[in-house]
Amino acid sequence: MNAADVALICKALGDSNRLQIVEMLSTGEKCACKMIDKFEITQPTLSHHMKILRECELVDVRKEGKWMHYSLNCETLSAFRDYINKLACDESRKGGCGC
Amino acid sequence: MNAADVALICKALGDSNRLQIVEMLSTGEKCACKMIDKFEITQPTLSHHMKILRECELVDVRKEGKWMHYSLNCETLSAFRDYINKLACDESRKGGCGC
DNA sequence: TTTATATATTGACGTTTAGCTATATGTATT
DNA sequence: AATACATATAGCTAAACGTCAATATATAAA
Repeated sequence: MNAADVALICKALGDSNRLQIVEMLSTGEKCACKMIDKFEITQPTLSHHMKILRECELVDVRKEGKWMHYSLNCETLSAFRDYINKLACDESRKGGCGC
Repeated sequence: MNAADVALICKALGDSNRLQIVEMLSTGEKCACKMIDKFEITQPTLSHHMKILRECELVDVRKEGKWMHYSLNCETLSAFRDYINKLACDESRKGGCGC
């Protein structure tokens, strides 16, 4: 996963509603019809958010009759986590004596 | 760290330039005057990006004379990582028999 | 005290975004 | 075939965003 992919995922997670959607999906696959109840947004807006989450491949869809079931894409989530976890933070490298 | 904080950090990392800045800082503290050379943006734009990264507390500043030294905020980065790492992805919970 | 340098702020701009309403599409039921 | 329901798309609007040029602020050097 390269920086552009990561930026895209971050942009997707940068919206509070979408972050909450991802959290909700983190507890397992959900039908759009159930998800809509939890948010104060209209159906088209939810659909729009799901499209963005699918486009960055953070979310998968499974169609069952007229229902859409969304779930987290484990592979993408895992690659994203790896990338974030590699961002090192070395306190000792800060300059200045501080003494 | 709550969802709003995480969304703010993600929004900050959702811009390619800012993500690259964070990557650069991941190798240690940097002076703004050095950072500007690595990007094709003007000085005011860099300053603007740094302000956003500071506002979500992902980045710290240290002033030394007329130079500003930026570094990652270990505490925030760590809390952010924890949050992302808690996002579970359980492939088995997806519905459908698939068999 | 003047000049040079590093950074921040202001104000303007074109673009992107989240949200809505209205409508279209697809699927199941009657 | 007609109806009902779930979801997607289109088109719009207001707000937010990334960028820049111009200018202000702060510090160091001459």
